[in-house]
Amino acid sequence: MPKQTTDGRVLRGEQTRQAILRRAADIASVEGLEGLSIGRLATALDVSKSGVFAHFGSKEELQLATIRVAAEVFAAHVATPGLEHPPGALRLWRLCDAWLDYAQAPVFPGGCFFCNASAEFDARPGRVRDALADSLRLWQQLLERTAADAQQLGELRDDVDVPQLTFELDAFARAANAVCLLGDDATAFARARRAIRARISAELTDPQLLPV
Amino acid sequence: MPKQTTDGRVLRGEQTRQAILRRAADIASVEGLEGLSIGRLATALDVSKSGVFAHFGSKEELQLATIRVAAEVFAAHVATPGLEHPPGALRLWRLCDAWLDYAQAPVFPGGCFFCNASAEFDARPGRVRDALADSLRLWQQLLERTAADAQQLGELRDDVDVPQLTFELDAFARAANAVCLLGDDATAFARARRAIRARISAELTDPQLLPV
DNA sequence: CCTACCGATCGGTAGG
DNA sequence: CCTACCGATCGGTAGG
Repeated sequence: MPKQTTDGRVLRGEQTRQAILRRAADIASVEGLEGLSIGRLATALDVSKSGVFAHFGSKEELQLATIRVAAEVFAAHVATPGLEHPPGALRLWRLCDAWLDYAQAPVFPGGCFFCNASAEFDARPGRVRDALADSLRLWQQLLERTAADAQQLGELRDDVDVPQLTFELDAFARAANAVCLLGDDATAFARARRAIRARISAELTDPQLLPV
Repeated sequence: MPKQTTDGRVLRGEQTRQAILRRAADIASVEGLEGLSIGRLATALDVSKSGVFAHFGSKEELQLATIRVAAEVFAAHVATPGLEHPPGALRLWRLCDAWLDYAQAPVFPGGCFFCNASAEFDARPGRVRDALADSLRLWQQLLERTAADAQQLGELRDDVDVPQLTFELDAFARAANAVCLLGDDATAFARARRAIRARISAELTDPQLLPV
């Protein structure tokens, strides 16, 4: 824990670090977490290579720190807005809808950061893969918890298989990101929204619970 | 068009080339098409770097040739077995099921080659991205044509939105590949199979058309 | 945070 | 197909 300085050097260092990582996440969403090189990142930020390197100590630490910042961006754009709604089926829909907004914007220039990095590292054991697997688990748990709450409130049928339902909702969202990016098909997000609404609606105890 | 030689040099050259590319596709499914380096590929095949390089002339040509071979492998494992069944709803199911078998095997050690390469290049303009976009289009057209045939035969309801249906089936398959690889969750393929069966079944004019 | 540097590896070439 | 080599860039280090 560094002592408080009067000239704000610690604070400035932290701001620089955050600026580096936000840019790193943008680059990685397009070029991949491995394609993200320290030299190119330094050039993009107009600082020296060692000026970037000194903040992290190794490329793997840079990759791990980039994942943490991307997770904060994801939380701010998807999880937090979703959780502003009260528990229930509508919150489940809003959460999925926020994910689609995040990917469609796109918040990261290469589309969903985690879709990209996960495909890159899912067959390469190591700390980067482990961190991405943790992120996936958190997202799945958020979706499942949200659906389970809606079920407990009586808004989703008792016989709904919650992990199966959330697997399917997540699948529609992922596919929209992938098809829109590679297929140059902007209708993919509309298809995903329609599919998610229909899938949730089919399990509602009261068909009026989702707004038009 | 090279003249026929008596010592089989042309034939042997072609076999070597195919062996290089099959290995290249395996490596790329794990390390990515950019992470696939000519030097590492040569070491893995126990030949010199220029021995590999001479077959392709540039890394981009190697990447494009690797995509073509991966497409042949995909066709042999998914499209061809699927098309052995007569047109109809059962063929649509068999095609999706063959895709899941291909990803689950896995035929490529890093899971579906195209899921991996597409995520890597979908935000990077160029010939590699174009080739992958063509592959996606072919797969979508195969799925849509198969579903449209089933509809024309009266096995799927007249009011089915075919591109919407096939978007959803494809989404389940992609998600199974991704979740199984990163989440270490073998149930993902079972979930995808259940989702695909249910989605097709919901649109059948005769509920008996899919076997148990 | 900088300059200057390290060995390793990259894609690609020359010449045979 | 090989050896030998090119300039560029990689991750990382030394010293300030």
